Amino acid sequence: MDARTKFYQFVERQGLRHTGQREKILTIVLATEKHVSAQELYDLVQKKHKEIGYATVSRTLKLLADSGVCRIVDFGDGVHRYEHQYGHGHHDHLICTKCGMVAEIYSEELEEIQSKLVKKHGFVQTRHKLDIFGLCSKCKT
Amino acid sequence: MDARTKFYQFVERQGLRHTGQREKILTIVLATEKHVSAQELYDLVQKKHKEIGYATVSRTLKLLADSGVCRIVDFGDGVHRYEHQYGHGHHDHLICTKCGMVAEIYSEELEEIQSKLVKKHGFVQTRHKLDIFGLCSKCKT
DNA sequence: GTCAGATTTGATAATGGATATCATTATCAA
DNA sequence: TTGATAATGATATCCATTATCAAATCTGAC
Ligand SMILES: [Mn+2]
Ligand SMILES: [Mn+2]
Ligand SMILES: [Zn+2]
Ligand SMILES: [Zn+2]
Repeated sequence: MDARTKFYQFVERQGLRHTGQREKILTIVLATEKHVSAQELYDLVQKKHKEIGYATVSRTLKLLADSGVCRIVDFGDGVHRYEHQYGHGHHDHLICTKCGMVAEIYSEELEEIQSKLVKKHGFVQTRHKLDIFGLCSKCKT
Repeated sequence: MDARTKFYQFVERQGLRHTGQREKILTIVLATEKHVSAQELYDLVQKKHKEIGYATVSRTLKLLADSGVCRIVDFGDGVHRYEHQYGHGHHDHLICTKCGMVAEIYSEELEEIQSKLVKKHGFVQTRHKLDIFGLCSKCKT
């Protein structure tokens, strides 16, 4: 199912409404291959749609996260960032602390070991988050 | 080197001063085997030392983190938590989203796979953070 | 021990991102 | 078309963290 369908199915299921603002914001979110904060997305939205307010952007991002179209990413700098999941499977992040570059990483082996650890402790896992901080190849010299 | 020595060596190296408040706060931090927020630690400190203010607790926690005696732990709920490193090696966290219970996990295998991944991407790692959220054995039924 | 200069403290104000409020506008089933 | 209700946008509020600043404390030099 594509991201748009997923979002509107969620909206309908929750008794919410299809609005021009949600449509426009969703379009911009899906076109953005970055980890954006509400403010950054608001700035992007403003370029095309001057009439859309910050609060609506913020609320729509929350809705996108609740619907599963977006994921909240928190690198611990006090800002919530969002990334859409369309065409992206689960992944973790490598973050360069100098230039801010973010690389997406995935390892089946890693996921399996995590699952084993969780089971060993009698937990049922719902989600996990691995952030690795360091210097990217350009910044490390 | 014990935690106290480590802290005071840091304090001296930075040209900072040895004060009663820092001493008292450090003692309470070292006696606390939890992941405490500034507010929670302030409450603990208040029980013994009514005269110590919140700002001092907050500042001292930052200092403890800078000195390496404590580590900042952020479970994404908008509050910084701190844990002292005395007698604890590196570890990651399993967090029960129902009761808030936190289990500490460690796997050499996991760490090695992470290192490999980081190298593959040309990064130099400085730190990492793995948080696994789910339900603990008591809450999962 | 005393002193001067610098740091620290505690109360409180400021900050900033997220969320709540509320009057107005838009959506949508009937 | 219309009434009920949700959504919007401007702004206020929240809340954890950080900054401010006068008073208190620390520390090395004497
Ligand atoms: Mn990502
Ligand atoms: Mn821990
Ligand atoms: Zn970099
Ligand atoms: Zn639990």
